[in-house]
Amino acid sequence: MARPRTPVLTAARIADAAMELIDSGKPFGVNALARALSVQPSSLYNHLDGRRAIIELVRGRLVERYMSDIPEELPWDEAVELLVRSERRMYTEHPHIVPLIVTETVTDAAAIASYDHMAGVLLRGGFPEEEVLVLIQLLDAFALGSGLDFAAPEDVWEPTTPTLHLARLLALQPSGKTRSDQAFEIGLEMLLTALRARLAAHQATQTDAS
Amino acid sequence: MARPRTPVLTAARIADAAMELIDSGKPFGVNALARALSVQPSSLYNHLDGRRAIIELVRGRLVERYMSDIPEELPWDEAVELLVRSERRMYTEHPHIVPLIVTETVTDAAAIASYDHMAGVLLRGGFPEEEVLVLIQLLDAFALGSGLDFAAPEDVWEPTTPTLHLARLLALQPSGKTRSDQAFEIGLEMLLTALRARLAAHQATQTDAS
DNA sequence: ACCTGAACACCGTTCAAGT
DNA sequence: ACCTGAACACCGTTCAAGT
Repeated sequence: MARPRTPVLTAARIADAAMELIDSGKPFGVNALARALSVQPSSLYNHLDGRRAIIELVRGRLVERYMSDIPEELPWDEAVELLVRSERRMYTEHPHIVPLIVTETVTDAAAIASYDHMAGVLLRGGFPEEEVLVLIQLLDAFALGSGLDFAAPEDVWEPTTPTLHLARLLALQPSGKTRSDQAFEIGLEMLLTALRARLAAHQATQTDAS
Repeated sequence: MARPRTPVLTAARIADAAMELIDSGKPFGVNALARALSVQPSSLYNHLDGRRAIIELVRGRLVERYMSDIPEELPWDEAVELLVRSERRMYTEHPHIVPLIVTETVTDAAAIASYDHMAGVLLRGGFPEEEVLVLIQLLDAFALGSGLDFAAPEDVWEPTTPTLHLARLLALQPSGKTRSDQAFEIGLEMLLTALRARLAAHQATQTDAS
């Protein structure tokens, strides 16, 4: 015991086990993760800087898997659509990651690169510099919210008192995942429409000024 | 000791202390809350059903404070704007509640009533029934995201590797809260534009069909 | 009815000790 | 360098005991 001749753990092995634990839906934690790896919690600290670092590592792995291989030469709006669809797919296929990352600062290199990519797309599209981060955040919040909804579509609202509309609308929905998919399509269409309209307005005022 | 002649706790007293603890920015928890009330953690269970119930109660208090007194007779788009602005103000003035409620199912009666109100507004505006919940969720996610951003505007992205655009765009932003305000205004304008366009499209196809 | 206090099964993190 | 094991200061929840 103590130090093994060949190391038991690596950051990669920890990340794999963390993703497995998260995807299983069981509560994620450093201790639970250590148990899954048949190791003491303290051992993990030789490879990673605690809970937040582990979550950030998992985020990075997912981003690499889902957000790479986006073609470079697309028109801006097609690129935006593809990026948002990829991000949403990432969350729907790994829904339990969502509550873990929404409150964490993004530091992982791959994740930063992905947002950087989106920034490039919007800048090349012609959006003003001051506005790009705002738009990224809007699109990101939409993808995240859509992922949360997909993860627990029945559990967003649970009326216990009589309602004028809400309970009826909830009952009227096609159940669960397919509703969430429809919601995503409607939201995405609206956001893309709004983006195109906004860009057109910018370009009109630019033309006026010249 | 044991049972006091006049009760020390009530749900209202617990809710007040919980809001104070949350607003202070210190980590929220049942034990920490009990300490603030000079009481044993187990005592709280005589009045409330644990951590989630406490959070839900605080949500309800905030919704009552910020989302009531919305005039009934406004045009749908003005009502939507007012509701989203009120919700966002709720989160900016109590930012530490946001991470606590994003992952909780909405059960509080006042909160449900507020979403029900929004449903009524959109239905009277002429949006189709199947779409109303989707739109509410989109607007809600926007208000929540905007609140999260306001709570920690510097901490959303923290690039540690070189970026093509992101680091520059971050540095270029007016700092903190005012940027978050601008972001909110842009996003709200885009969403309202998109809603109006969508409603117009619906009404056009309805006219076609008749 | 409403509080205490002990108990349980957890957390995340630090650090000395061991090889 | 990399693991164990003990320790610390926490969690949320249950339940018997007391008035």
